[in-house]
Amino acid sequence: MDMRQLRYFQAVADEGHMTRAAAKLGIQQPPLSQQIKALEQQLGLLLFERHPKGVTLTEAGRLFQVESRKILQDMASMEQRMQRLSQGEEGRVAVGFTSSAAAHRFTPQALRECRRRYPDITLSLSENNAAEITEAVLDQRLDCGSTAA
Amino acid sequence: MDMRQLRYFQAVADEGHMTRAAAKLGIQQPPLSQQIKALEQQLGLLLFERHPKGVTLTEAGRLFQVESRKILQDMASMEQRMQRLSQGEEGRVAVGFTSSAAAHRFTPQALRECRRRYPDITLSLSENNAAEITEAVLDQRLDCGSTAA
DNA sequence: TAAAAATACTCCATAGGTATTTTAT
DNA sequence: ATAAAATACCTATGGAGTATTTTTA
Repeated sequence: MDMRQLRYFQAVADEGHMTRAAAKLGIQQPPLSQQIKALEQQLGLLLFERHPKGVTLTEAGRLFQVESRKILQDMASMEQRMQRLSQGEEGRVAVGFTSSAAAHRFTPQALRECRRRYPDITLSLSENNAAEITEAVLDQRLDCGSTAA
Repeated sequence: MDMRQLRYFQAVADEGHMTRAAAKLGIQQPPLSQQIKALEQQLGLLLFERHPKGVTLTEAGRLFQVESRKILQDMASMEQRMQRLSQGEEGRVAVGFTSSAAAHRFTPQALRECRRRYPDITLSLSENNAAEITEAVLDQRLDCGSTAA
């Protein structure tokens, strides 16, 4: 079973019409018919009843529709989430700072600004001396600059 | 994004080793490396860190693992459910019976036996005269024999 | 009889295989 | 130096296209 088969099935179920569904999918009617047939054979049951002016879901088809829609949605939301992660709009940024007075004065509003612009970025803060921060960066326990710059 | 890519990713994540994962999947190491690389490029981020004795998940990879495992499980359970449906171990059977004394004497234990053997079959009962039952069968509102025979 | 779907075939994109090179400790 | 992954290249399976036939109300 394949994501493509689920997308194709969903299109046919939505349209109730192989030819229109094929057009919507940007392919021709014969390969769509073939994929639907292959899917039905793999499942060992019919998903659609064929009528002279289109197709309708069988009882098994209606069950399959419910399940497959959920999987397609989950897949889409995962893709979207990974997209946000790759764009640096979501994720975790570790920030180290020294105990100097300057840091305490300037970081709070910088962090607030960061939170405002990138609400899905988790900030991990740690206070260290300069040597420890350098070491942490080299060990990659501490991000050296955000990817969401 | 494709089910195959999810299966391949999951195998590599489980094994922590491309070559062993490839063997487990029944393919060779190079095409597996290619698929993983293609997946990473599609997502625009790295899922694995490469080490001289294997690979480990990146932070993004761990997130992807959680999501993709769920999708793979949902897909598997859907396949299993459709399998049961095609085997006639699950589904709905409509049974019509006439008001004759014989029917009332014999059907109850037959139905109990059916329930015992096929607990996931839903029985829809309706009492009609013979003509109505015939009509219902012809209209396919009433199943004529169970597929779970 | 007139639509829509199913077949029969052809072509091509790409998944997978083989041989080799590169990488990282 | 060694084990594992990456790259280069080739092969072949099967997804998609075109033309045609079959189905069904």
